[in-house]
Amino acid sequence: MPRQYIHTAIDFPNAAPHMGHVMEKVLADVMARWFRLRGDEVRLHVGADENGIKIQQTAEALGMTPQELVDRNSPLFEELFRRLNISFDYFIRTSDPKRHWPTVVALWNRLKEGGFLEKRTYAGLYCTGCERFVTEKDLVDGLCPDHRQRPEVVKEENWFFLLSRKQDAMKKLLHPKTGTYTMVPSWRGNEVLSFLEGGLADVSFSRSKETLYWGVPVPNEPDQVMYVWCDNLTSYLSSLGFFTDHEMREWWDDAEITDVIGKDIARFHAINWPAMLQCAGVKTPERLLIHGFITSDGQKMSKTLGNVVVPSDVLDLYGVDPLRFYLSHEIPVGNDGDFSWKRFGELYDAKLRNQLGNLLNRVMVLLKKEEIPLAHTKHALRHEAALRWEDFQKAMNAFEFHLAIQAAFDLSQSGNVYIDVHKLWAKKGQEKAEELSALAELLRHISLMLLPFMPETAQKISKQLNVPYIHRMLEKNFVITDAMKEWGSQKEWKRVGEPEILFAPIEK
RNA sequence: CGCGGGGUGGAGCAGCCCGGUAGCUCGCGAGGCUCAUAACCUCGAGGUCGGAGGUUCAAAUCCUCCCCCCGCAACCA
Repeated sequence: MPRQYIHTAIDFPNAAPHMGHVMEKVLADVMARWFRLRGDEVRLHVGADENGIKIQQTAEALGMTPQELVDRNSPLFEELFRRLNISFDYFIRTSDPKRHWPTVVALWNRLKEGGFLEKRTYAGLYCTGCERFVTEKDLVDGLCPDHRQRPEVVKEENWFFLLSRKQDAMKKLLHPKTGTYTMVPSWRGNEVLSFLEGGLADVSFSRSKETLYWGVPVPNEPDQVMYVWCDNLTSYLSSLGFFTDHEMREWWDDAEITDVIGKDIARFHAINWPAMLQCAGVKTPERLLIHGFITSDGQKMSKTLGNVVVPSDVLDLYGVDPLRFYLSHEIPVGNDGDFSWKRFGELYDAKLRNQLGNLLNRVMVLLKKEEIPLAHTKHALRHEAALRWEDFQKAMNAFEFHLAIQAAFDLSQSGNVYIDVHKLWAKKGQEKAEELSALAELLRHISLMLLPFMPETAQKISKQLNVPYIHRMLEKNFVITDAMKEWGSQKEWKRVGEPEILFAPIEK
């Protein structure tokens, strides 16, 4: 049985979670659920990136300690992900000195022993007002915008990771044809590849404690703290307890590894991370799934524009599955996407209510009115179902999730057309029983396809239909077997349950 | 300057890799149905597929150049 280790980027908890965080987790979860449903063994990890200067500063501005800040914010992420039914197995926090730090320290030592770390002088612009290093980009007319003073050039001793040595190895690893680390979608990978052509520079791996105190201490160097990319990326190992006595090594060494991350950090995950792993003698991941960014009504979400969409507002109004549906259906993997309340409402009505919900309801009511028992036959619709299963699986395995969910909705469209064309409400006796049973069977297939995307909805549909495996559907070891995909395979399925409105109209 | 993405009927998007009746959702018009969450179904109006060249029997789809929008541009998560 294939083993899959999927992890998302870990989130930066200096503020509350936003829609971009949600999209990434839903994407990873759809993937994880699909792998489980096809029979793979899966672990999904998420987490919070709690160290760094920004956390330090945000905390200071709020008059609290960094620990207090992350203890307040990280649970917001974890709670939101639970509410979204993200089926994660572990939530790693990088301020956790027991779980995270030992792995990071061990990795550091390996890199150092391998000769991949080197102490150098780092020269940077330092603003005494901010008490931190600033970049050219932060400056306005060469001055710090906050303190209106010219930053001074300050030099300090830092550790550097000799990434430049790994240029050829990374080219080989990421080669679209012969490399073992695949970037999905491939056009996102092109950006990384062209960057790689430009040559790699060594990267700063530590800062002086005066600059950065909130982070993992460098072993045996009390005045140095690890810099973000050393500590952050390693969370993917520490969440498995790597290099400790409780490591779950099989989930790395004997697993297919997928990183689910955003386009902004693709480079670090495609290059820095595997380079670090190779230097430390650890296997590199198999797949990098790169998603785009999400806008709000076509514009970048920003507080000044006042167009920030708070995920919990959407959940409060529409519930979990409509949001999962929107993100999966509207935004092809890799593309930038847009969140629009208008579009959301339209889609909710057109697809979820009118197409899917209404189909279920009309079939259920027709069956229930006369208490018609199910009579499974080889029906004309079974070809349609078989074709859509092919589309569905092909799309799912290629991570073209928006096409897969479309296959499920194509089936419900076919169901609605069939009822109309054949005027099923006017049929009588055995014929009516057989025709309506076919529609129920169609809905059973639809519900299975929806399982990775809208688990609760899939279960609700199946519950109304009263399919035999209903109680196992949401369990992690539930597998969609070939038999389940076969038309009329559920011989012991004789009666449907009670009709219920699947998606109610929403008052706006 | 460079790199990546985008420019398709009123709106939002898919199709482009593997050329061959331009598709989807919403909106609009007409008709049908009445089992259903005023839901469903059918038909229709509406596009010189950013511009100009080129390849081809044939280009939204391949090649070249140009214009416009967005992001990145190296340590910033």
